[in-house]
Amino acid sequence: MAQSLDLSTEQKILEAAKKVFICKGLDGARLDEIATEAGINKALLHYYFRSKENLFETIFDQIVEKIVPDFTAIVESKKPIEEKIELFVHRYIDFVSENPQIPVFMITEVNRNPERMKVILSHSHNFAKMQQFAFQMITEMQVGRIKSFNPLHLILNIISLCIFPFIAKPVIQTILQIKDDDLTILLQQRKEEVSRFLHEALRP
Amino acid sequence: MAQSLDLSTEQKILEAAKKVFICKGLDGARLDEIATEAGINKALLHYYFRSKENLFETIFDQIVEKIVPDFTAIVESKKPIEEKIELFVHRYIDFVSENPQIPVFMITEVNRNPERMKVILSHSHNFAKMQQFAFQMITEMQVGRIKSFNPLHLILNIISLCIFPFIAKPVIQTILQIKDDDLTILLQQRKEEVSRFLHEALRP
DNA sequence: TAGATTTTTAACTAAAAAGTTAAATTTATT
DNA sequence: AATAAATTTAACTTTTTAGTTAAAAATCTA
Repeated sequence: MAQSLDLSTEQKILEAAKKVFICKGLDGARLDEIATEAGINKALLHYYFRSKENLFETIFDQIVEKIVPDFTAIVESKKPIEEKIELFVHRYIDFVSENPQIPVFMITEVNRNPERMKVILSHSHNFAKMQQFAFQMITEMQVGRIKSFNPLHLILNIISLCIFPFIAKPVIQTILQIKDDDLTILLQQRKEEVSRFLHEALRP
Repeated sequence: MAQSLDLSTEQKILEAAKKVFICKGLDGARLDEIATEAGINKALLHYYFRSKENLFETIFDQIVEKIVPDFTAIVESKKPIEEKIELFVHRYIDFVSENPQIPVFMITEVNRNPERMKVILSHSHNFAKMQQFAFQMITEMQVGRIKSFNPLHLILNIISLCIFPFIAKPVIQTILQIKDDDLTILLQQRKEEVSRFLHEALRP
């Protein structure tokens, strides 16, 4: 009967926990709030997951899965590096648009407890892809198709341009004094803006 | 006798509180830890600041002062925009190098309670400077001295490139599998890398 | 329907932390 | 020395929260 554990309840708990943990962080989250959010009670929460830490780690690992993007499709295509970068920028900004709280969550929790990052090491598959990505950069730099840069810094630049404005959203919103919808539009524009910016920087 | 309040004790408390709050966040910080860190006890802490929230706000406002950079010297010089950008990049990366935990702290706390950002609005002086900065950008774009970009996005890009890699430090460290000192060197290199990158992107 | 599983109810405990206080002690001031 | 201010000590209360439990009720399953 182990298999027929009602997954929909476990799923409800996980969804609720994800929502609350992402919003309040590990320290700020309350088990009662998670239970209420899931439409159940604390006793049942204890019945499924033994502890807060246990529940958190389950959530955290799930989120890591999502934030390390799947490079495969992009890297394995035969496109020139500039097109791949543009594709990556579009995909990644789409991802953070749809999951705007995830980057802040990751940064906060990893900073508070860097040990958690060890999970990410199991994703060696993606790091291999990233290296392929870097190799192609170097090759095209040598051939003169794009400007020469340290590929490590180039990758940092690309990711910085994609993610940071979403992380700093409340700060930007206050400084620019604009409303939520307008900021969303501004951030959406970044798919084109960042693509063009990178294109200009890389032109030989 | 109100004036002769021993400021050095108040200062010790503020220093300790800054350290603990930056490291643990508002939720994670413990008053006992702050007291111990300051070399005093909780009762004295209560004698100087009435509550945790009170102490936190004092610290938070102090930190906001630091993170909004003083544009005056840079903006008011008669240099071309590219030199000003380079100057800004160097100064800002130096700042985050010396205060590596501040960006994460700000982002975490502002995200958890966006109301806090209202303090920043008192810094209208710097926003005026930023607008001057943007105007000069536009002027030089029109004259064709630098490539045309939406100045809002250009400013976002500059700040993203400066700050993000410092924010994502533990993630980068894990992924690249390098030790602390080497990462510090890598991040220091960014003063030159980011400057050059922006220079290439802006060349007409 | 009988038995197993899931879920609720309604407590409870234990621990941690913030906030408070009064009295004693030390230190500075005059 | 006398007074005022700063600081410590050592307790205390209150609040919050995680974790636990037992028994009843509801639901599912064979």
